[in-house]
Amino acid sequence: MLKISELAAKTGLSTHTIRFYEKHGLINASERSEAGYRYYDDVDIRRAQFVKTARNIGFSLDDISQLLSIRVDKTSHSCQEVTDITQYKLDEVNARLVELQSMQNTLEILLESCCGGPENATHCSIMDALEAGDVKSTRSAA
Amino acid sequence: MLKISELAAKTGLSTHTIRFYEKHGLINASERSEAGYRYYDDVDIRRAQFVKTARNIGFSLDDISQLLSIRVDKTSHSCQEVTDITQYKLDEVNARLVELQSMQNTLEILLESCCGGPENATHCSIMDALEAGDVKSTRSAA
DNA sequence: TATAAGCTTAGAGTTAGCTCTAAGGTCAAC
DNA sequence: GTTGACCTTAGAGCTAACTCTAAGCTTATA
Repeated sequence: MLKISELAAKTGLSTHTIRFYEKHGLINASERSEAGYRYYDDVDIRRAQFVKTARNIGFSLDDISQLLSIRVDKTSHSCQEVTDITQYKLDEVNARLVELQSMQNTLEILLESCCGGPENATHCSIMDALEAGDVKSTRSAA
Repeated sequence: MLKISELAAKTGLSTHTIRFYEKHGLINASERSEAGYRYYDDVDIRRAQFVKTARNIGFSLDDISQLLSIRVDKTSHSCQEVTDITQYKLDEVNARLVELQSMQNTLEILLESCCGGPENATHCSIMDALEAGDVKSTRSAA
């Protein structure tokens, strides 16, 4: 049985984050001491590590909630439910990649167009492009 | 001279956002009617469009503040200042791209590993991988 | 002249995921 | 027995960029 700081050390989460995840139903201490100290058993620890792993991949806390509810009763859930969550996440990531690549492209073009030197910015071609608005729109959402 | 809703129509910003930008010093109505209505002249309009363009590219409001302070007095600022801001943004974008590409890669591998069928999730290889933690860590920040 | 559309302000709410604080109780070591 | 590290809670604060609300003027149209 680990105390919260030990679980923190083991998972790389902070104690604050562990309590925060508990508040949101992601992890849980299956025991408490008389004084109220949280104690985590092996099942708790594996669950916390699962959350950390999923978080590292980029799943949101909501995604992870869904994955966890599958995890606690795998026989009642299908592989398809799991792939649906994963595919949805991949779609999100791909959409954001498209946006960022467009931003990257625009910024690179701007940088190539400007001397970047100590001359004053009166004829700066980056400023000119921003003035003229002749740059691709890359953002659909932040 | 445009009223706020007309500026909104012209720039694609909402009236809420225009007031919000004003509160943050990005744009400004150079005149007010007796009743307090905002009126925007050509200079105001061009500034608002500059902000919108920069925002579309992905610059933050803080970045845009800096660009605007260069814009109002170009002779006191160098091209290098402009390229510095742009390069910094590009570095940010590139860093995020690396993260997202790693996420994309991990998610694709997970999806390939799983049948995605109606079978129950007892032997789901995505769940197994998340359990085992044998996936790359892709996140340094959200 | 009445109604509706549009404008004003200050300020609260939203999203996601933490991060920190205050005030106090617990525990192990010296 | 006292220091100091660690634990508890509720709740506030943070970031970024909006987004919305309420309460009340103003203006244009019919």
